Amino acid sequence: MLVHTLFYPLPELHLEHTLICGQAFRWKLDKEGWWSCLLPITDAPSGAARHRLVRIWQDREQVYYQTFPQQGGLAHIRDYFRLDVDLPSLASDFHARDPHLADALHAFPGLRVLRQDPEECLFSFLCTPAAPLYRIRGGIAALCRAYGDPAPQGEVAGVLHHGFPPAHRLAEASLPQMQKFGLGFRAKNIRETARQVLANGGAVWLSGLRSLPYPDAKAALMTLPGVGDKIADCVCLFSLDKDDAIPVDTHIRQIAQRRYLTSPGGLGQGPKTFTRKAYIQIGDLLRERFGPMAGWAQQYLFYHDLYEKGAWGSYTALYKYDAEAVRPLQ
DNA sequence: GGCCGACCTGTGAG
DNA sequence: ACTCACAGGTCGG
Repeated sequence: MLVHTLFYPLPELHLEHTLICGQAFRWKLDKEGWWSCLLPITDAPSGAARHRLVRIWQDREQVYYQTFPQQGGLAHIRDYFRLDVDLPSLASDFHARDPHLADALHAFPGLRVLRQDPEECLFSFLCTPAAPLYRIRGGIAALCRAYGDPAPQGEVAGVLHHGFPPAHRLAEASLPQMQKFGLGFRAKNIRETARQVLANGGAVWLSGLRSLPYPDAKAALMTLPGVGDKIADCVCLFSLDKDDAIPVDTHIRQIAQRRYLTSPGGLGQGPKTFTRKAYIQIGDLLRERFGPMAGWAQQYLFYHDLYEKGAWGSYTALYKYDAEAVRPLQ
C-alpha cells in the first residue's frame, strides 16, 4: 500500500473545504481519517478499469494519497482537483475585483472547484432541488449502494465503496425504491433523464459537452427533464470546464440582491418571485464582476453564506466516519 | 412575461 | 408530543 506525497500547501488545496463545500457529495472520512471515494474514470477505454479508489490526506505542507489502481493515479488527482489552476493568484485577483469577497477568501483558503465526471455530476445535482444536504448525501449514497458496483478491492480502511451508478442502471431503477431512499419527486427526473441521456449517446454525449461553448452545453443539458438553469449551471461548472457558469441558488440570489442589486431600479425592487430573467441578470452581474473564473467566486460566496448561517457545524458532522454507511443496502 | 402551486419527506424550530 | 414551514428547483397552468 504505497503512499505518495505531493508538495502542496493548504492555501493551494484545502481538502476539507473543497470536499464538503457542496459541489461533490460522495467523499467520506474512512476509519483512519483519510478522505476517500471511488471515482469514475471519465471516458475509460473499454476493458480498462472504470473506477479508481482514491484516499487522500494532508498536513500543513503536504498532500498524501493512495490510489487503486495506482497506475494513472497522480494524473487523475491533478485533473480532478484541477491542480493546474494557480489558486493563490486567482484569490488575489478576486480580492482586487471585489473586497466583499475578502471574508470568504480568508475563511476558506485552498477551496477549489473540482473537475468531476459529468455523468455523476448530472445525476447528483438532480437529487438536490429543495433538499437539505443530509437528504442529498443520503439519497446519493443509497443510489450507489443499490445500483453501483462495489469496489473490487473490497473494504478499505473500514469502508466498502461503491461506484456511482451508470445511466443504464439508473434508467431501469425502481421508482418506489428510489423514493424510499428519500429522493421523493426527484426520483422520476433521475430515471427519465437517464433514459434521455442514453438516447442521446450516453456518457460519451455528456462528456462531449465539454468541447461546446458554455451556452450550447447549458442549452443541451436543459433539454433533460428536471434540469433547469440552476442544475445545468452546476453541471457546467463542476464537470464541463465552464468556469464562468454561475449556479444561482437561493443563497446566491439573496447575496446578490442584498449586496449588489439594492440600487434604485435594480432587481431589489423587481418582481417578487425569482424569474428566469433575474437568474440571467444575477449570473451576468457576477460574471462581469469576477471575470472568466466567476464560477469559482460563486463557490466562495455560496459556502461562506452557509457558514455564516451556522449550517457549517452540522454539515461537517455528516462527514464523520460512519460504520453504518459501509454496510450493503437492504 | 410574471406569478402561483404542486411535487416527496425527514428534520428542527416553535 | 405535535404541528408546520423549510430545504442548493423545476414545471405546468
